[in-house]
Amino acid sequence: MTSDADKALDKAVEVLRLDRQLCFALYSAANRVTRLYRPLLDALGLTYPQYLAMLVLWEHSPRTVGEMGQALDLESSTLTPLLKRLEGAGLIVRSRDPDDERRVIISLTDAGDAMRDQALGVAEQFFCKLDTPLPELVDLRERLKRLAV
Amino acid sequence: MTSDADKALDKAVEVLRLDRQLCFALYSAANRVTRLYRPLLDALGLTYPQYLAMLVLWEHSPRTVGEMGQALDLESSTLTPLLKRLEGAGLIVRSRDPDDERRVIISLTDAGDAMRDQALGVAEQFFCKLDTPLPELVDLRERLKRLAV
DNA sequence: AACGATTTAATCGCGTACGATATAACTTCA
DNA sequence: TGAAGTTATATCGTACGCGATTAAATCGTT
Repeated sequence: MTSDADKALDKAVEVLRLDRQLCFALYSAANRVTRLYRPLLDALGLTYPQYLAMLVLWEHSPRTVGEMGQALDLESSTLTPLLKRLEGAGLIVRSRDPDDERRVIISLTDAGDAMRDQALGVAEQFFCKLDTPLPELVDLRERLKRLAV
Repeated sequence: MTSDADKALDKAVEVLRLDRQLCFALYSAANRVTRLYRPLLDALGLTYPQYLAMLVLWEHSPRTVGEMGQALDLESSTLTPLLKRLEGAGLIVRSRDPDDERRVIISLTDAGDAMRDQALGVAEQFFCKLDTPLPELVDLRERLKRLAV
């Protein structure tokens, strides 16, 4: 016969199995994708989060730090150092908004704008590396967007 | 009329839109989930990656650093400092394998083992926070496992 | 036995993430 | 108008994540 304590332990063992955890599948997939991007982005001298920041700016520049934080769901404590590095790389310029000196405006430089074409190549190479049908990727993307919003 | 350069730009703008990027959906969802776990794990004094390491050990202890790295898909450069912190917290013990002095064996302490029950509560609270039907979560999990393996 | 190759962890440096806090600029409203 | 409240970034400390490198132990082959 099995005690209540044993049954509770069995339940814990089952529920907590790593392969049952959505959180781990997500964490692990995110790490894998970052690793997959790394060699592609090395050619541009960008890290993966820096690439995401550039995506935001290629969509629309200039943007304030706050707007970028909202788009990327990141705090200023993460963005500020990242943007300083992009500025150091000559891809963006940071300047105070004359209309509201609290705001910092991020603008693409010509070099930053020119990198867009190479980025297109990166996106295509990444798609090839994934080797997954596009509909499956689109479906996964939309499910992820809905998660924990 | 539209020039070839304009068409190429239009294509780049479309393809590179942030909301079209699986990579960003994944990155962002992973960050959100970590943030969602944080207040729950604060009660246990664990970070999110530390919680994942404990999940591995609750499944089966002792394990070598290498086995844990394989389970979690992490390098020793990530795991070693993390495990030292868990040891500092009294949840695990690190010891060299007498049969092969290269290996380091990670064992749960009684305190580490006892934390399993609280972890079960965390997993349940997280599920409530997500507020998503279980089948949807299972489906998402399996899709994530298949991605970029 | 012995020496080169391999395996296992650890160390180091860099770049995130983020909570807590600080600081400066704007807004409100008494 | 001026003090209190709010907002927009920046700074700091902690903890990852990983590539590159190192150090030690083991293995394979002769």
